[in-house]
Amino acid sequence: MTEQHPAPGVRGVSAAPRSDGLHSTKSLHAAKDIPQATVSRLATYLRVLSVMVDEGTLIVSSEELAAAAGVGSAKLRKDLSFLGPNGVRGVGYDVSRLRDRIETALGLDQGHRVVLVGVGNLGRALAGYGGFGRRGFAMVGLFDTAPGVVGTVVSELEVRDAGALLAACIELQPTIAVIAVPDEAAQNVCDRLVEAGLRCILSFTPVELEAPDHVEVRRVDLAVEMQMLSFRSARNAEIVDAEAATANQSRVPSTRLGRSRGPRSAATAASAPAQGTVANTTTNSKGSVVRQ
Amino acid sequence: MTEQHPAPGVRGVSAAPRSDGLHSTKSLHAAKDIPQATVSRLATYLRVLSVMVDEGTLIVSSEELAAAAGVGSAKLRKDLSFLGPNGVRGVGYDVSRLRDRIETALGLDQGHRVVLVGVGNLGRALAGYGGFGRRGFAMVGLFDTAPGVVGTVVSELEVRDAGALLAACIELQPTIAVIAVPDEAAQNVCDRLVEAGLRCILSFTPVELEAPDHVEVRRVDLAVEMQMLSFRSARNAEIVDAEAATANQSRVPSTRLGRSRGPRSAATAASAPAQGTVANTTTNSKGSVVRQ
DNA sequence: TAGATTGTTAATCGATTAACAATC
DNA sequence: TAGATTGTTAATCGATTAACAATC
Repeated sequence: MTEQHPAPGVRGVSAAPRSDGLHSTKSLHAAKDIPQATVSRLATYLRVLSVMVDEGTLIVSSEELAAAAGVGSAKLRKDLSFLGPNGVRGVGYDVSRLRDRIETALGLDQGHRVVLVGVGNLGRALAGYGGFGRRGFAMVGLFDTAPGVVGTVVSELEVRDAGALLAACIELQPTIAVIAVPDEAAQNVCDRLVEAGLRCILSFTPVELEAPDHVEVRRVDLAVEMQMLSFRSARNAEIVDAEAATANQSRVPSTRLGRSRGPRSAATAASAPAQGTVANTTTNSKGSVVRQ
Repeated sequence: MTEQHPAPGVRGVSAAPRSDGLHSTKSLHAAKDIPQATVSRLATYLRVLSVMVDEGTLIVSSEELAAAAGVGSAKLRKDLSFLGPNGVRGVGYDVSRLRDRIETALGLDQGHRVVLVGVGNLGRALAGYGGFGRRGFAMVGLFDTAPGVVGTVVSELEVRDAGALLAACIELQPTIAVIAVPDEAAQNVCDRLVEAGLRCILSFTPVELEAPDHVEVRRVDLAVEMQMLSFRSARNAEIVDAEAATANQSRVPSTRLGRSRGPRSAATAASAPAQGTVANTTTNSKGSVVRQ
């Protein structure tokens, strides 16, 4: 790693030699005040940059990288500025260097060892999910309680008895645990993972898990994602409805069936396929291969 | 449904008879300005309320509901206020009524018909995920391209050929589509779903999908969730490190191994099990059954 | 030097929070 | 009426955005 700047200075214990007096308070752990929203986007930039590295791209401007990541360039530069100076003015960013920088900032450069508890449908999918391995997360242990599952091999790992979680964690030294058990069992599993010394837990159960402050629990609720989509679809249907009501007021008063059932029927009507609005969307499709 | 108030007035096309002059601009589609963050939390409240209905709870205060959902009561009341008045001052909220109210606001009261494209590991897990059905999402169609998969039965549905997507959508009338295909195929699948008239798409591929404005695409990137955990763990390790460096300055200068490899080794050290910090977490666990 | 692009500023926008008036 | 709790306000906090000075 060739260092252009004296020291990146965002991480590391010793006070960074920043020329300006900014961030002087709490200077010891500046990484703390990177906003969550920024961290999430950094992960996205990282993925895009990895693709660029593979393609052999050497330099990228904030404009290009932002476009590829689907954000504005101002936001991108602001996000990157939390990591200290990363680019060269008038030139752009060194792709591979910036990737490494973000990787380090996210704590990914050492890799992570992941244990997964709950080898049901979802657990199996997660265990076999290539996206993890590709991004530095190694599955090192699978656990379940069902006798029919314990002992079987899933994604090249033998499923262990969840009762042996604590002992296994001492052996496996995981840095992250994933919970994919039924709702009722989740809190108990969480407690035992905390006992075993885990500090990072990703839960796929909708229940809010209680854990000590020093343990970070993230929850992914797949149904919530769908419900947010549902809201947008209902909202859109309503707007379409409202516009139709005002714009076409003089023409056909109500072209839709089931209006008597109230505005709710709009949601169903809005999803009707293949008329008018659909036609001009096909022109929008651009080939069958993914392009950034 | 017994209506206490003359009309909820947040949805619906006709102007709502609000006594105050608020939201008078753009009054036609007030639902538009419910913040995303609020929508997401509404989904959480809905889940908690459903549990309460099942338990036979009739009335709940903002304080209680907020606690159960893991948010502050002020935030909860603010969130609910976007739906219009829902409670009774001095009393609280009618649990079942509030649940229905949120369900309607999220557009869930009519249910949703979901098609899923890509019946690999993840697709299978999603197809069999009970959390969807339990919350009003019905899987109505599974699609794949692999000859070995097409025709097989997964979660009580026969997998169809993805080539017949458009025709099938006319028949199935889905309101939501889920994409769980390999990255390279995602954009193509997305284009064809748009062609088929879908307006709500949930994608599990990390690639940013292009779609017309009237189509809502949500992306769930499982690796990003892990990466955010990773960041927090690295940050925590760093803080622990920094505190140790300042507090124990006069004592042992460096108690950890591998310090020569730079601050990054802190992440590994922080995950070491079972000493000091672990002891007081076991007292925190409260029985083995999930309790809200 | 001229051209280009970063890193940073300051203004805007939006979300959170605490406090309280309204009112059951 | 007195007690309780909602719905709303206004202040605070944080994130986004556009513009530009710094500088390669």
